[in-house]
Amino acid sequence: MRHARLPASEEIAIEDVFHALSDPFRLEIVRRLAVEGEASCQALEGDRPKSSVSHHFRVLREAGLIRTRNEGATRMNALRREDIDRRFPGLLSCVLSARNS
Amino acid sequence: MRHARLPASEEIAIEDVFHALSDPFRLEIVRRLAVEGEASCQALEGDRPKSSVSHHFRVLREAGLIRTRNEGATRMNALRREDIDRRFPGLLSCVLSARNS
DNA sequence: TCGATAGTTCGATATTTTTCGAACTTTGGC
DNA sequence: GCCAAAGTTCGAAAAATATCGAACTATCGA
Repeated sequence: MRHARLPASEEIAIEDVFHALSDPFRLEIVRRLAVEGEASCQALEGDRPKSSVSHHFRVLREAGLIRTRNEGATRMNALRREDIDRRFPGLLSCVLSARNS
Repeated sequence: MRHARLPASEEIAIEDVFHALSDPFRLEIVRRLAVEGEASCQALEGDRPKSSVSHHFRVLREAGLIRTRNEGATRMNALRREDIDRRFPGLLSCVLSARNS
């Protein structure tokens, strides 16, 4: 398996973060990871085909928002809280507390 | 001139805001408006054709980030600071203090 | 009234994203 | 070794965005 490019904390670009969060499904993933701590891709997929789910996780990973670790045959995803907070203080807490309507 | 749809503060959707800010040119516009207070479209265009500039201002307007007021033949644009702060506390200050590298 | 200036709108093309099936990889269990 | 489970990758097609010229609108000044 080729290794996914994970930007270092200082390399996280705010445009990429914004783009990643502009999709409702990805935003939902981020919010759930914030609550659940870690989760497999499958645990968060909402009836979507796995290639689509994989695509969205990749966007989040490449933007620097999540980290993925292998646990046997499954991958556990987690928010990169400290990294994001260090790079963009306040952003995550704003995203997580923002409510619709 | 048809009236541009401006979402009310409570109607501002975070996905739309993120999408609007995911473009480097639009992000730059927001940052400059934060510093300059008000500016015409032309003052912020960077050699782009005016139809493109107009498009980007429209995306910002429809996302709820800026407000445009007519002043004679020109339009003055301003950040909707209070509205954004009320709707998503911390977001704007995070955007404005985030620096590249 | 005639320009000139500042934007907007329209339409067409180009670029980027999204979506999803099929084939492939990796790991664990039998 | 073989099979199932969990993802990834590839490729193609669909959808959304961006770009830009041309025509149009509104306002100010001479």
